[in-house]
Amino acid sequence: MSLQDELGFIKPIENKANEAVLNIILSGTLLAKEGQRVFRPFGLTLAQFNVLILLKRQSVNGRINQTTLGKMMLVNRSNITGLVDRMEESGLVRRTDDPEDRRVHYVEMTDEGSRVLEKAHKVYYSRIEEIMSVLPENDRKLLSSMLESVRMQLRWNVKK
Amino acid sequence: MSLQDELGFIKPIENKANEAVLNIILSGTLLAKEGQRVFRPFGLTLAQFNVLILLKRQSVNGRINQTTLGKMMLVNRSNITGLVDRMEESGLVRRTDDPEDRRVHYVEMTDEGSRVLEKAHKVYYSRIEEIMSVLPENDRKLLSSMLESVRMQLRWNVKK
DNA sequence: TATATATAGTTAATATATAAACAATACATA
DNA sequence: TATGTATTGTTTATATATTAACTATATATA
Repeated sequence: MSLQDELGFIKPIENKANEAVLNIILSGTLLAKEGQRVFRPFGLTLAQFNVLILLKRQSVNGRINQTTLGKMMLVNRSNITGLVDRMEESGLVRRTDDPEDRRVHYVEMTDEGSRVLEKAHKVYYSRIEEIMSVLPENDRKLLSSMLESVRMQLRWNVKK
Repeated sequence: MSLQDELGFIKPIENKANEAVLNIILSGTLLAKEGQRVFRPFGLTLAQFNVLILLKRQSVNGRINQTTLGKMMLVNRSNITGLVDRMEESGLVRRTDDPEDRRVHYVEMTDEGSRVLEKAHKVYYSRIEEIMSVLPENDRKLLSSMLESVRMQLRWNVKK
């Protein structure tokens, strides 16, 4: 099924480079939407799941400060304020202070957050496994390396 | 540069399927952000550009109704209301009625919309060309077909 | 014809994202 | 030490997205 059919376009997509870009953006969007769908029954959004999994897998001493969280999630740090606010309200994480640097607020998982993550994690990973199983190991590597070179090109001449 | 380095992770990504999914979502996100960056000087957002380019390239008689626009952009139709409101306010599009079906509102480009699109279009497409030039024609096709099969798998067992 | 069902668009509540401006704090260097 | 600069988190204004509920209209069928 072509991109054209998937989107209900009545004419072909004019430009090959554009078609490739649409293909990538569309695939990312659909995978993100699938994440939202899977996490919903657990009372989590995709962004909230990402915070929890980062706290579990990428933290030092179980905590990450807000700016670092933003960098890991590729979002502006101003976004983290509200995200952590909401997660604090639903009891998934807590904020703690850094005694060495009074500007810094660390984010830590609560026991409740840990329990929810455990359940959501299992369901999500098996779903992902199911989806990606359509590509053999070799293709997955190839796909990843192609996407990586696109991202490098993206970074190459944009001095952010 | 690995995904791990790009995101500033301090440990490897645990699961191969998850790594592939992250790779796709991340690439889509970065390309979308690059779109936002490119369109900004023209007073357009990515979503607004998409409306304009759809009106130019995928319309019948230069108009598309709001529900169809939503389907083409893979967003809920409720989202289109505000998007078109804002674009109407900035003079890029107008709403017209369907005399045959009083529920339907068509969206049409204004001359101003057409002028802005023309300019933004050129800059964006040359930027995209530049980015995707990193992949030879053959790889682009391969990438697209792999992403397509992932999306088919996604659709396969989710009865929306 | 009358009634049930479907469709188009809107609204409201909520979540996520951005950029810009700000306060508090830390750091670097003259 | 004093001053300038950088960093952390927050706030505000704005844009985009979702779902659910609603109105208006169209269509299908009993």
